Amino acid sequence: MGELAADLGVTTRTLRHYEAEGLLTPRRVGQNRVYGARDRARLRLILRGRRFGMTLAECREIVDMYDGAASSEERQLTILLDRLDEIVADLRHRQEDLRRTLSEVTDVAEQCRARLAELHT
Amino acid sequence: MGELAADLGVTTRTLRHYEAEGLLTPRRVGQNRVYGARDRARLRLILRGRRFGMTLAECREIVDMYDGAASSEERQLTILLDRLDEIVADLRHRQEDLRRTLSEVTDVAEQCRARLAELHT
DNA sequence: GGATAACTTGACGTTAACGTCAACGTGAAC
DNA sequence: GTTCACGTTGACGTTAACGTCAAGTTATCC
Repeated sequence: MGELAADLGVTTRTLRHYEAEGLLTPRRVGQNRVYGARDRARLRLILRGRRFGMTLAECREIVDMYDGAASSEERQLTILLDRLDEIVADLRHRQEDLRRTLSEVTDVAEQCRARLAELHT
Repeated sequence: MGELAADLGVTTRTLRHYEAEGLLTPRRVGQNRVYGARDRARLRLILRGRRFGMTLAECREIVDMYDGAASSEERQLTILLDRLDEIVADLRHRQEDLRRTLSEVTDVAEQCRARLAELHT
């Protein structure tokens, strides 16, 4: 039941959309969907990624890598690792952008507080 | 000239779009746009915000606050400050989401490296 | 055994953030 | 003096990520 998955604050439509995009692959009992632990975990990762601007395509790429990392083929692992390093670099960049913005916003808030304190002297 | 502003890696269309949305307000010389230091600064802030998932509306709200923070009306300042604190909380949340994701991805990368090292023994 | 509630597929609608194309103006260059 | 590169407005197109019906199926409750 997608209802239970709506515990995570999404609609059933979202679940079907993610399934259509290949992000989730629930089992079927009859024709109803059943979400196992794996899908629930993937969903949490996806939603977390979405909150700081990752696209569904990026989310899918990352969650799929969690599966491929257990591979045994050297060639595959090397390619995967290169891509992972790119993703890490990208995430670090975003982290820095976020950090700067947060820093500036807290500065503005501080100026407001100072201004208010001044008005009360 | 929007050309100069395309130094920041955006198209002129983007600039006009931001202007239409009230994010930028370039002066006009004749009917041509001229972007001053203020607009350039705002643009950088906007683009930075966009990189970690802020919408244009959120960007506008924040950059507009930079202007309002110099206000002298206590009532205004109080409202502004409350909103700023909400924004700070939101940004911290995103920061935490990003941090967790980054942490997990680097973990996967480490597993890959370990796996590769093992294949070379 | 009929209503209700939750599931399904299918299809079209919506919003944000631009892309793209048409038609026109304009100063500089040759 | 016309070609060209860059500017303008206006309008329609596009993509992502869902929302929102419509119409039908199944399990359950009373």
